[in-house]
Amino acid sequence: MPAPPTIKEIARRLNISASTVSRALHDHPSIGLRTKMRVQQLAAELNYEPNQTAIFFQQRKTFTIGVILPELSEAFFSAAISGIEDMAGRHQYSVLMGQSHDEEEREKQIVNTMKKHRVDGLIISIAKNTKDYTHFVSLQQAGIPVVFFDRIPNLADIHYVACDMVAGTVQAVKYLLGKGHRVIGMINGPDKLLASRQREEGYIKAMQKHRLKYDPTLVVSSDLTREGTDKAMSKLLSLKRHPTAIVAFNDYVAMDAVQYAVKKKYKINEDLTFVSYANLPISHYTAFPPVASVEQFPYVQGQRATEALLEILADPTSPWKKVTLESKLVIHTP
Amino acid sequence: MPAPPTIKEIARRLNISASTVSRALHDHPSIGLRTKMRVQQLAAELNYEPNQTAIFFQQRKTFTIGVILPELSEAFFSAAISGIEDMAGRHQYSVLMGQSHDEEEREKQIVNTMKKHRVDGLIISIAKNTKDYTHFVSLQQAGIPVVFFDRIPNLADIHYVACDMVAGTVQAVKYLLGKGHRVIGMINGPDKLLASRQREEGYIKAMQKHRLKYDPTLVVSSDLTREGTDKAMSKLLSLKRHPTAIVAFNDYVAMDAVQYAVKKKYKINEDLTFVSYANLPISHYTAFPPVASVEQFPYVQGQRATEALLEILADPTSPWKKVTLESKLVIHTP
DNA sequence: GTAAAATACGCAATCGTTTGACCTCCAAAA
DNA sequence: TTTTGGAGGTCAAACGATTGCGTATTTTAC
Repeated sequence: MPAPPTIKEIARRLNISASTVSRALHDHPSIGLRTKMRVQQLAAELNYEPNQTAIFFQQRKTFTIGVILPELSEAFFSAAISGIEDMAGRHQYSVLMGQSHDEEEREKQIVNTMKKHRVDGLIISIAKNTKDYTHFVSLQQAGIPVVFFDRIPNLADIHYVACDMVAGTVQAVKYLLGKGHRVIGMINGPDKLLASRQREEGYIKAMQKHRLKYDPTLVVSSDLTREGTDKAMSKLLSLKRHPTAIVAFNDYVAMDAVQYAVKKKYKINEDLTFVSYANLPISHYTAFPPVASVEQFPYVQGQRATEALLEILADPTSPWKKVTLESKLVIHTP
Repeated sequence: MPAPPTIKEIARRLNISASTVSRALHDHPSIGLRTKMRVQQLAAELNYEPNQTAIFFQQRKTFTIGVILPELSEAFFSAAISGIEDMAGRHQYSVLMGQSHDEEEREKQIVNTMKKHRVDGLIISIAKNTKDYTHFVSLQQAGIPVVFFDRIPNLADIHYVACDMVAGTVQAVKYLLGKGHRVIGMINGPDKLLASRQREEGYIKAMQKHRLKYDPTLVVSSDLTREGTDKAMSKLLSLKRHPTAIVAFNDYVAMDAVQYAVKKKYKINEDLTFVSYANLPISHYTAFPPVASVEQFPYVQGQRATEALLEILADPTSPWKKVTLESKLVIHTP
């Protein structure tokens, strides 16, 4: 492990000053052609590579963006990361990763690490348990821009990229109505989630557009565990006007619900039709895949978030970015 | 964005030297208690945070490990990353991410970026298309240790962590033999993959242990596309001694194979039983999940790779780490 | 032939922190 | 009274690259 060659070393060997070497390597106009050549050749010979850590330090810029997500192994987030990394790489930025495991403490710790690393900016999807936002405020004070992503805090002045579930839900319900279903159930997620509220809003909107009255008993909520979903299903199926179609909060819920229905001897796609929200790339391999699902484009969201951040970095005076992608119903041709 | 406070600033305000401040903050014994207190208090007040970029530069160490994987959004790799990030975080290391998309060019480019970033070490799963290993050699020359992971190059002196498929395959075949199957097919992957060769080896081994003769026509290979798998299935099912059980290269192949068999009116789990290798956390939601699958523990592999790398960083003279995890058959209770 | 302008380069400071090598008291030992 | 010596600091260099400014040498213009 011989010490890597530095500009100084090149300067010494060529009997010129370090500044000349630096400028020569940058093709600065004030350096003569001869010298440029000599420098560049020697640099190539020595396999010279600029020490980025020195440059980062000197330029006060790291060309690194931090990404903090709840769980790297979840399909939704890993697709998002992929989008982030691709877009960042395309602009010569690197990506520093952290996962909060949905814990506030860990999230704060990662924010701190990222701050110390002097990342140029951050993309964050906040942890479920995070109630206190002071760590985000501290980032703002430090002048580090943050683009929130998917799970966004309830604050006014922030940049964010998210996916609006309303449109997709409207399409989903309309689709079912078009197929003749008149009693449509919904298994929603926890009420406090924005995502849940949007789903319900979409549901109501679609009903209203079709001049059907909104029956609140048809919208039940699950805590997203298998048991929660089973309970939700039992509630729905025991209604006197019981649904012939169900919109499930996500693919996991849908799969659990399907299994429950099967156990109860319902014929899927005859007695009971399912529509879901896409989390899993392969839900169509399942026994009874939903007939359609609302796609959230995590990869694209990741890209957009990165784009937004890069724009902010390029122009720090840029106004608050509030990017909303529309979810979209994808019909699964069998 | 007021310039963040520095050691110099603290020194100036307290009318002491920067070195004293530095030592005070590090609890150096040669600084008096009074001064230490004053420094630490002011530091807290000003919200002082050491500039890591300066420290990285000065210490020639970044406490960052680079991770290069083919595809961040694949379940196997995203689970691995999760393990890597967890283990790294536990040791105050950060993780710089890159995905090669299985392209040699991109891989080289990322290696270069990582080198410039002066990551302390790397964890790499090489791209499918990579034939030329010079970029890895250059890392070695630069004194940056690399732990290869899962997809390891065919080189002698390297560190690696991988999962041996032999043991799991032996178990899988034995399991099927135990269930009374005597004609067991295998849909393998491309021959050049180590993973394929290990599967075949396991298959043969299990047969030999049961004193059954190895019939090579029962082992066919797929290029892992749907069409490839269909062809493989057709080959297997048209044999005169046709198999009652099939070991599939992975869950995707298994799912395709199952769909093919269903189309051909085979009764899954009666006429034909499947065992697979786990890529997908949720394959048991599918219509006909494999009765068992060989688990590769990507999360654990990620952890192990990180552990290995950290040990190497702590002791650069450490010998070549060659960690092999054993795959293991997991039986799916229906 | 001389002034002005262009060309090609060197000097030195700077970024923030760390660290080995001094320095300066003051008290206790000789 | 002169040493020692420890406690508590200070100084300055170093890490590697960048950059504003100054300057020597050459070229051009008149």
